[in-house]
Amino acid sequence: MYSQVNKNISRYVTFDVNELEIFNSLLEYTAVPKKTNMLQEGEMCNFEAYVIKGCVRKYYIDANGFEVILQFAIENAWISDISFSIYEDKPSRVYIETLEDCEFFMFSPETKEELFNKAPKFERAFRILMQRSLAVTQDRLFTTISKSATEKYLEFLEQYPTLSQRVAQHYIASYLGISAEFLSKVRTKIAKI
Amino acid sequence: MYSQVNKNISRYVTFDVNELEIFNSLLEYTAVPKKTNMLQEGEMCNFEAYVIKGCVRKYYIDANGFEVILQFAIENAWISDISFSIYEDKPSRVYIETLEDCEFFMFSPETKEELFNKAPKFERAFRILMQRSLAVTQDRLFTTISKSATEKYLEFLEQYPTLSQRVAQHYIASYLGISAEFLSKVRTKIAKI
DNA sequence: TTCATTTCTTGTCCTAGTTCAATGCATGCG
DNA sequence: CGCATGCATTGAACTAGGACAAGAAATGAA
Repeated sequence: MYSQVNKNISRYVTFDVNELEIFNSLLEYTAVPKKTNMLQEGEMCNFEAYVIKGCVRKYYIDANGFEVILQFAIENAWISDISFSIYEDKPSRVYIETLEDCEFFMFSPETKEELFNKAPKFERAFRILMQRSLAVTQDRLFTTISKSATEKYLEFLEQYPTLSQRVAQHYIASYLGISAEFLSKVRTKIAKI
Repeated sequence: MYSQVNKNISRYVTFDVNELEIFNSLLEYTAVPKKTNMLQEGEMCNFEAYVIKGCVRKYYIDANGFEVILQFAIENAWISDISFSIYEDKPSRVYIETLEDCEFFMFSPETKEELFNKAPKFERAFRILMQRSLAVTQDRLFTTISKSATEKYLEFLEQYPTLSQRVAQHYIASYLGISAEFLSKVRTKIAKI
C-alpha cells in the first residue's frame, strides 16, 4: 500500500526504513467520491494529497465565470494549493474537484509539520518536489504563450497520453487555454491528415 | 550590506544571529555589467542569485526565434533556473541576461549544500521561497489565459509600477505574451481615456 | 554634434481563435 | 424502456491580436 508513495518521495532524497515508517504513519488514507469539491475559492487549503487512485482537477474561475484548469492530477501525483494559503494566510483562489472516485494519502499542515520535526530530511524532498512543479508550470506558461492550439494539443497528447481517454474534452480545452469548440475543430483537422 | 538579504530570507523562518552569520559568510558578492548573458540554453545553471541592485530578465526562445520573458528580477528578488538543472541533470532551456549593471549575492549548488548542512533550517526557507514562486507563476498562467491584452497590461502596471519605467516596452510585451506593436496600440488606447 | 542603432508608433491587411446557435450523440437515471 | 442532461461536432459571422512595413523619436557612442 505504501510502496508507491515511498518510491515517489524517495526520488531525489534517500530515506532509511525508520524515516519511511514515520512518513507512512502520518499519511492519512482518504477515499473521496467522483465529482466532489475538495477546495473552493475563499477557503484555506488544509491538505496536501498524494493520488493513489483516480483523477482530480485544479482550476480557477475567471471574472466571466470561465474555468481555467491549472492541473490534472492522476495516480502518483501530488495535489494541493499550498501556494499562498498556509504561509500568507490568504484564502485560496482555486478549486479542486475529483473527476473520478479517488483514493488519497493526505497530509494536513499540522501533520506535515510533525513530519518535518520528526524527520527533517523530508523538508528537502518537499522542496525538490516544489521545484519540479515550478519547472513544469514555467514550461506550460511558455507553451501557452508561444504555441498554436494544434501544437499545444499534440504536445498534450504526448505528455499525458492516458489523460485524453479519461477526462472530457472540454476540460482539456480549458487546460490548453482554448475554447471547447475550437479544440473539436483542431481534432477533426488532425484526424484528416 | 547584508541587512536586506537577511530580511528577505527571514520572511517566513526566523534565524538566530549565528545562522545568519553562516548564511552571509557563504554568499558570494558579484558585480555583472549591463547586457551580460549569465545563462544560455543548453548550459547548466550553476548559480542562484539575490539581486542587490539592478535588473535581470529570464526568457525562453521559441521555435521561430521569438523571445518569451518568464521573469524580471529587480532589487531583493531571487533569480535562477534551478527548475530542472541541478536535480535532473538536464541542461537549461532558458536564458538569463542583465538589463542594467547589477550586483548580486550568489550561491553555487555546492555552497548551497554547505549552507543546508551547516544550518538545516535554510532548507525550509528555500522551500517556502519556492512555493511562493510557484504561486506567482500559477497566477500568471491564469492571467495569460483568461485576460485581454489591455487587462494584462494594466495589471502589470499595478503589480510592477517601477518596472515599466526601467525596461523597454517590447520586453514588457514579451512578458505579457503579446506583440510589441499591439502593446503600443493598447497604450495609446488607454491614454485616450 | 553627428550619425547609427534601437525603440516606439501608426496604418493596412490578415488569420487564429471566439461566440453563438443548431444538431447529433452518449450516458446515466427513474 | 424512455427521457433528460451533458458532451462533441459543425457552420457562419465576428474580433482580438499578429505580421509587415514605414516613419518618428529616443538613446548612445565617437
